[in-house]
Amino acid sequence: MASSGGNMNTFMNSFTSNYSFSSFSDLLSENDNNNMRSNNSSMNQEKNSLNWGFSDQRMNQQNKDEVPKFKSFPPSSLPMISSSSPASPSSYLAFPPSLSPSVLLDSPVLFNNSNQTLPSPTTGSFGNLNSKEDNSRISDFSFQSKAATSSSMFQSSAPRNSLEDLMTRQQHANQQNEFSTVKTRGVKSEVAPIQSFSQEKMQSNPAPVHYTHPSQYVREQKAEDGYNWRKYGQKQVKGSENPRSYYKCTFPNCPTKKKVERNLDGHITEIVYKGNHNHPKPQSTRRSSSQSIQNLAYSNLDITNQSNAFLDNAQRDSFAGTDNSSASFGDEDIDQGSPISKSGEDDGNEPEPKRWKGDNENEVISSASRTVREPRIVVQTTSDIDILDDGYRWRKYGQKVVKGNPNPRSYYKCTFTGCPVRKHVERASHDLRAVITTYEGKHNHDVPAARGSGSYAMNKPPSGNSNNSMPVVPRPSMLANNSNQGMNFNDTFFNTRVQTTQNQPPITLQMLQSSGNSSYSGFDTSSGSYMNQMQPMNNIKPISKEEPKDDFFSSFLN
DNA sequence: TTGCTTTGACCCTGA
DNA sequence: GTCAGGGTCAAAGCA
Repeated sequence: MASSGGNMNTFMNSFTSNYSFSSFSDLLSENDNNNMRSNNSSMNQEKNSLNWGFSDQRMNQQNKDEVPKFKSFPPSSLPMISSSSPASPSSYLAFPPSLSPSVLLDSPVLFNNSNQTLPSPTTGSFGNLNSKEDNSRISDFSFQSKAATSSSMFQSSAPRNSLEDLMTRQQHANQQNEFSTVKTRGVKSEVAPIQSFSQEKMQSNPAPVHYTHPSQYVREQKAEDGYNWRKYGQKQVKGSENPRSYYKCTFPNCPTKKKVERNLDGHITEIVYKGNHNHPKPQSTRRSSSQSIQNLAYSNLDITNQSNAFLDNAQRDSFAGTDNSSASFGDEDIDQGSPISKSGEDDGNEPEPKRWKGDNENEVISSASRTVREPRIVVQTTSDIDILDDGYRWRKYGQKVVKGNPNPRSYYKCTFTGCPVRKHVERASHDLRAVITTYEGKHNHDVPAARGSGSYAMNKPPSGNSNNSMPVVPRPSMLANNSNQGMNFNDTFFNTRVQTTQNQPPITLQMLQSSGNSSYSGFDTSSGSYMNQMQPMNNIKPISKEEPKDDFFSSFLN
């Protein structure tokens, strides 16, 4: 570990000496910036598998001959450019031409195992492996081997700067020249909100890309997640000056929809996903689809298409940081507070995420801040009723900071009538990336069916398992994460879940993914195996043990 | 011709 | 029952 740490320091020193990063939002903004420019140059990127899906301004300068002509990306309303924000100390983020945040976000390297291709957080899209050549190269994707050496250093029990991790890993990978087989898409990151508010960096960009027409921005953005969306409506929502656009997935019979709210400048202020894609990413003529990669990944994991849909949800869930947590990237690596309060009250401009009426189980809300001073991303689940994580509907009924953990503990109860089950969720005090979910009681009912959606049901464990058995839906990460040596990008954002008092443990992606990185979980799971984390309850130190026995529950439950 | 966006009208739901 | 607001439809237009 020591030597690994040394390696990391070496990497970081080397890295940061050349590139400065100060916040993840900067990273993302650069991603956005890059992607915006890269959209138009995607064809070039298609030809150049090493382009990583961006054209950095530095690259532009260095390779002016290859600089895409941006005339088709007319100016003015490009969100990120219009900032009048004061330059923040973190404004100057530069990426080497070989380092793209989109890669950081999308590359399977960022997931537990480099040869696993897990979908990206918000929409289920997979990383940017281009299928044809890359399919064959997946096995050549050798970062894992190096990562295996270095991964231990990422597993420090102490919370580390996730960006630093990413940078380090990326740098490591670059040094190893092992990402060359991974090609990012020439489109925007699928984490849509990420792209919408990184203004500071854009402002400092000497070669800004402008959109003159919002619709062009929309057009570019529609492919951000790899799925094809058809806009079917736009509405001016009362009480908000921001128009809301409605999109459907164009895949036949795919129920997935999303609504995107933008401010007048075209910034995305909110994205709400509804439903699951019941199909792989479509093949695209513009870029080779990740579908084959996706299929390959699923195939390797022996995962059915059914779990594909699950994964869609699960990975959203993961990215959202289940259990009413939020993944927020601003000056803080992790948003510890209430997602609503954090996302909605930060500067008064940030809209409070809303729930897509009537279908909260499948929605993912991405609230992109318009804030200039501290751009942040919040991708979160619903707050009041959260059924994303384990299939049950939960209603938040309280929150409390308990002794020994400065992080608030979010209390939920199952909304099923007469069901006594409760759970509380909190981030581990010693590792903010770990989320501890403690269950109390047993469900006396089946997993509730989704409202108006059949897709959700298949994401749920069979009803018969609601009480005493683990869900049996094959969870990709469960199968995939068989190593504690892989890259654990997920652990940067995703929760670790430790069930403690109930026999019906929710097996979450986070949990599974983090199972390979026990130190992130904050629990003494010496092995990274899934089963070790799913060991019988009595083998796990009950979290509730830490909880002072007070009348807190009773104060809520009457 | 195809696929997409635009946009006004209609429908649904909840207060 | 009425109304307001959000969500959806579908015709028209555009590229």
